[in-house]
Amino acid sequence: MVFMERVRPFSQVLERLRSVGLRPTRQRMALAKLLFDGDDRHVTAEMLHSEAVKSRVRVSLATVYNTLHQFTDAGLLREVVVDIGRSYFDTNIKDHHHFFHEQTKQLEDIADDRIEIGALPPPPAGTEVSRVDVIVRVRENNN
Amino acid sequence: MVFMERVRPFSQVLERLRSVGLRPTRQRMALAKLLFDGDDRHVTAEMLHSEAVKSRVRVSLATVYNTLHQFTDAGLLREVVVDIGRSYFDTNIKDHHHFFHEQTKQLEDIADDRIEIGALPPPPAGTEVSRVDVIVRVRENNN
DNA sequence: TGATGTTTTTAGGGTTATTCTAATATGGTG
DNA sequence: CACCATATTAGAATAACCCTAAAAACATCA
Repeated sequence: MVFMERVRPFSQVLERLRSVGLRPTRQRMALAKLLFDGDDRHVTAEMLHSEAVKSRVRVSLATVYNTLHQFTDAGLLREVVVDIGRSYFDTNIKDHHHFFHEQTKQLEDIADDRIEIGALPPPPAGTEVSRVDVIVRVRENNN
Repeated sequence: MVFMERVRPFSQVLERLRSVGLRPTRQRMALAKLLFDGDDRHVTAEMLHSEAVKSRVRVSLATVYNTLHQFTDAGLLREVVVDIGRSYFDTNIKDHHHFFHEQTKQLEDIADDRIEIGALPPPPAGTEVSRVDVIVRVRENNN
């Protein structure tokens, strides 16, 4: 069962790319597999690149950046900004929020239904809400 | 009345620095006046630096960075991360949240009482909550 | 299948915000 | 006023990211 969850057949990644109109190139296929096979994850461009290199996928850092942005624009990823000088990309695109561990700089999902936001004030004139992010910043406690 | 709000006597800025154990140097006094005289504001290091230069305060960018971080550590400022590659410092240190305008990159306060967060899930084992940030991202709407 | 045009990838250089370093200046104290 | 700890500074270093222009891969069509 776990096996079925984890190992997605080639054709699923292919289909996913096709469905958003991205040509299934060798690099995009490989990066998509790293991202979407297995559990949800939060990656930076550098992390994904070094992971690709480790698993013998030949891809440049520039392409990793391009691909992450293309996937984000296509709605396959969500960009999360919680820390200066580093962008995280989240494979979980359902509505949800995050714990951010200030020391380890780890992001962790909070299921959407665990946080309720009461009535929001109306957005400033001329604008509409594009997204609401809740970041719960946590730090090591001294027990 | 407005006058009383806006123009704080020298000694108040001085006292504020003293109270957090920061030596009241010329640069820190000048930056504190720019930051805390008048209404609450959201500044980046570059913004504050060019403002200082304009008002003939001789201070280096490195010192602006140092000072902003010292003020933040002392609890006089709050750092807000909403956009990659740029840190905002907020002179409003009361609990509150933000609108972030994605096109103009402007931050705007939301009074704390305008947003209610229901029960938070417990933080991950070994950690405690240091802060909860709610960012309402808005964009121009096409009316 | 080969010609042709479009899209993708890439190396390498450029940019931007920020931090570091090591030398100089300043402020507080006896 | 002399001394010493603290601050400030210019300039270089860094880190993440983006751009450019050329080469490679891919798709289409005759």
